[in-house]
Amino acid sequence: MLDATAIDKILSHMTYHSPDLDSLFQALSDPTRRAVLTRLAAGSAPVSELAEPFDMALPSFMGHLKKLEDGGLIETTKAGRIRTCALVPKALDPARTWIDAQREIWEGRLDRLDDYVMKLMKERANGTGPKD
Amino acid sequence: MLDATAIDKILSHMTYHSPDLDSLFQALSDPTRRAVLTRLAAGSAPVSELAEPFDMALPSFMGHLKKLEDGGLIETTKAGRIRTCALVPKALDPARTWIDAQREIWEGRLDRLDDYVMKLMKERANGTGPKD
DNA sequence: GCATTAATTAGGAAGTTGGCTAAGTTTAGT
DNA sequence: ACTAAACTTAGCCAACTTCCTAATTAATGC
Repeated sequence: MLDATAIDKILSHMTYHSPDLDSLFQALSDPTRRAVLTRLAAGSAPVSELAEPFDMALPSFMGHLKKLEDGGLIETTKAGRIRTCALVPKALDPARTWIDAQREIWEGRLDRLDDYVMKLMKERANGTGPKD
Repeated sequence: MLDATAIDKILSHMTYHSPDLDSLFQALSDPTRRAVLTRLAAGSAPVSELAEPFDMALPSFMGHLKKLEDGGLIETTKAGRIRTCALVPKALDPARTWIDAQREIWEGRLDRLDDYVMKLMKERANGTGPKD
């Protein structure tokens, strides 16, 4: 299990060509943007209301909104002169899926390492294995 | 629930000052780095073995390893002239925790929205509520 | 000890990010 | 019609990213 072929498959299918994950994780890598997401959980809001808590010029803030939109995390619509921003509820799913998959692989590996250590310890207790 | 105070608390505790999450998500935002993580699930490996599948000069690749290390995702040790890289199994936990927390908040909000819509529909069916 | 291997250091080009100010544009209010 | 509000565009800057090549250092193998 987890031989070179399996790894290649995983690499090419899961991680290599995933512009989605790129822009998604990228969008999440900034505290201002994470704060905006949390704020939006309380409900959709116009740009200037979202921007208000941040000590930042509006164009700079708009840049963050753009990255959130690029990452698929929010959607915006303009009505009159007001642009309203809303969460895209399922947007975090790919990130979560990737992380969960990694954890499974990692833990699988570590379980086997645990088994190995246990076996070593037993052998040592019995004096049947190598001393080191 | 989820009034301004609650939101502030969430902002300041969960998202605002989290250099960990910054560098963690940052590290995850690149396909080469995600591929390295997946490869490392099959076992620790020296730098040049890790670098081999990638069409990239070694110093460039080392830059990716550095970002992974900065994000706390891998640890490296040098024995002789060989630097061995290994996963840090719990490194993804903060990312997953943050995502799960967001999902709970988001879904909480959406459940309440669902309730609201259901109520509206009932009222409309009964003719007891506003027409729009 | 000398060549080879494995990694590192130094320095640089090209593009992106994250901030700014100043000057539009479009809509809403009176 | 005129003002104010809510973005939007344009342009600039410093810092960081992501790649490179070339030169250097530090083991190892013969």
